[in-house]
Amino acid sequence: MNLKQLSLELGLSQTTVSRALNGFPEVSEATRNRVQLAADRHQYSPSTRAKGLATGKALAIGHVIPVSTKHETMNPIFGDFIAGAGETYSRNGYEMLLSIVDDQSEDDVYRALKARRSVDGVVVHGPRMDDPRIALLNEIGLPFVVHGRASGVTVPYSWVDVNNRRAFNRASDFLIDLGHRRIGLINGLEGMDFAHRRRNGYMDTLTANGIAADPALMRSGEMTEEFGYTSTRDMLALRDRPTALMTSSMILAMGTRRAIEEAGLTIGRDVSVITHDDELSYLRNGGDVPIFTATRSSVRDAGRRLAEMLLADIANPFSQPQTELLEAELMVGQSTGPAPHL
Amino acid sequence: MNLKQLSLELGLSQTTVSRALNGFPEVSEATRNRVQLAADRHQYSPSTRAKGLATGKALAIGHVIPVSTKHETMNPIFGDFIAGAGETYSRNGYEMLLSIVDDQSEDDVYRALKARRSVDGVVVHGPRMDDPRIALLNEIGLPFVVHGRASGVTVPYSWVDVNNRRAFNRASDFLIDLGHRRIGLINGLEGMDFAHRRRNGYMDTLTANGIAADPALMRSGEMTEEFGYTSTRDMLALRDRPTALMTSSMILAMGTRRAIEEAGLTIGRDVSVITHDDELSYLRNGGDVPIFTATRSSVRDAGRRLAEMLLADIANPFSQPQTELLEAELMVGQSTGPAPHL
DNA sequence: TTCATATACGAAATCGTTTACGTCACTTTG
DNA sequence: CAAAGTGACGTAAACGATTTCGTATATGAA
Repeated sequence: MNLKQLSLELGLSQTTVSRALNGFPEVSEATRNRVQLAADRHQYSPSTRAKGLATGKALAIGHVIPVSTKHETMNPIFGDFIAGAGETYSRNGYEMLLSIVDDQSEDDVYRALKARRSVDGVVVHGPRMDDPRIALLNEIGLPFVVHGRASGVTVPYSWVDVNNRRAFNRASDFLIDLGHRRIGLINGLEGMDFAHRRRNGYMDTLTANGIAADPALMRSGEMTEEFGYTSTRDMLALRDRPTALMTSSMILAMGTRRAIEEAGLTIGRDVSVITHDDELSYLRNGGDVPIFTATRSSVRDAGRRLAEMLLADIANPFSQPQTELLEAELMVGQSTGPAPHL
Repeated sequence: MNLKQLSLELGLSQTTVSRALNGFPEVSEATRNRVQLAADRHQYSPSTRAKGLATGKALAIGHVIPVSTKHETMNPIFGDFIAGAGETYSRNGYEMLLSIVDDQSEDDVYRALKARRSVDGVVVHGPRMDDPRIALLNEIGLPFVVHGRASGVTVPYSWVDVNNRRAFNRASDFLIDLGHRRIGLINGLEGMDFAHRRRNGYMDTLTANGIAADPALMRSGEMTEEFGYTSTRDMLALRDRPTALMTSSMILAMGTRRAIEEAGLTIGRDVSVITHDDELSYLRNGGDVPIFTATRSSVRDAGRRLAEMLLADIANPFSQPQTELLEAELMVGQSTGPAPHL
């Protein structure tokens, strides 16, 4: 059923039917009801393509997900993030377009999205330091919001981020208060902005407490269970092994736990662990007392907030860039305890 | 840059330019080159919306992701699955449309996708037994392929599935050969088709070996780490505790490992574990010797295959439903060993 | 009565493509 | 040499909405 057929059946013009359905004032309540009823009965909804063509808007938001060509690793937070964003989109009549792309050809994808006019805006995932995509998107004039920030980029842009530095500040502080001096960091890939900020938070706090950062206790890589495992295993094999570890994700923490237990040590007693927890739905750090002590911030909420921000940006093209910094809460769980005397 | 402007600049009609770019024969090679060059120079690509309107195709595939309203759980395999599918789509000039939807209103989403003509076909995720969506999609005439199958549905339809029954047959057999008689099953939600098939595979093999299935050793629920943990913990607390466990996902297996270790037992010695492994990129069951003995099948491959199948279906509307059954390989790892003498 | 003003509706242009028909100048063929 | 192709390109009508102007009728004021 399309507009023409519907208007023919109602004995009205397409104009009137369109106006009735879109809530324009110049149509009587009587006919509006009549039209609405007929539309419902025939399950009419306007063709997205035609509507988009006529209005010049795509009514869609693009998400460009980079997948590292080397490891083909898909960021596990992604599912929950778009679950949050998706809610907001459908509530506002927008669709979500997904592009999975290896990080080589990412530029082309943004250009293509713009050229084909298939989206009204995009979400930038996994920003790196000095990320070139921000300049690119500004240049081609495609509205966007970044999930995270890009240190080194000086032009203003919209973003939603967790206060990573503060989170890792507090986590380090917490461990130091418990008496730990040898604290390891298992972090995301060097070059990812969040990893950089977390490291800064960690190192600053160490320095502020008179602890020299030891390169042997700092690892960064793809955030897989295996990387958590090998990193922890190697650190525990050191002569002067860490008594505490901080990891950048629950998945890493799983690997950390495996290595700790394999070494015959007990988590929370021999080795304390604090992880960042994105509150992934299938990895709840659950129960009354969380398993892991964690800096917690819901990535699904972030998705929701970011989507709202982007839609607002699009609705009002002359707005200033918006930003939102989400604070992570420190949840004390079973994985931390006073530093052991080695 | 649009077609009109481009043709104006070239001194040609829109028709000729369009034909040149779409590879029609009735245009000379000389002009075709000239057009192509100009198009590249201006980074022209046709508007998806206009193209879709003119051709009657959407050039997009919809993925409707159900999120259970109760637990808001996002299936973790989803990211890797669409990574596989996405490759195929972009290689064929298709876009991927995502709808996150609570399982209440899923019907409406399919109807809306059809009514608004925003996609040429859809992928059905997470089929349940007697899944009503298959009948619905047939009724409204939207091409689709199911990721998995729906027992109880008698009409033919296209699907790509892992041979779940066979996989769990073999896994059970393997454990029984090792001398295990008390074998637990920690499975996905009752009602999910894959869970049903896996349970059948498990039970049949037990029965065939003269082992009575014990309800106390069979659990099903959302496949979270926590569910794996609590299920294992409870089973290990039984007087007659299992010596082996089978889990339906790596995430569940993580929880299982936690419970086993918390109980002071050793995995692979006191309790054997076999899990199904979807080869998620961030959860590689890695190394030379896999950590977990596992029935392995790449969900990313499944995504690729399914996307190809769907595109083929769409290209040839009168084709018979296609099906593909992927076999899982049994990888022997460190988590299994001979049954202990209790 | 007459003119201005709402009120409720319609005709037709528009968005950017594709594509069914023409058209026109050259071969080719019988 | 006329008829029939063929090669290369153009005109204009779709596709399914929105939206800019109109227009006819009813209402109120002068």
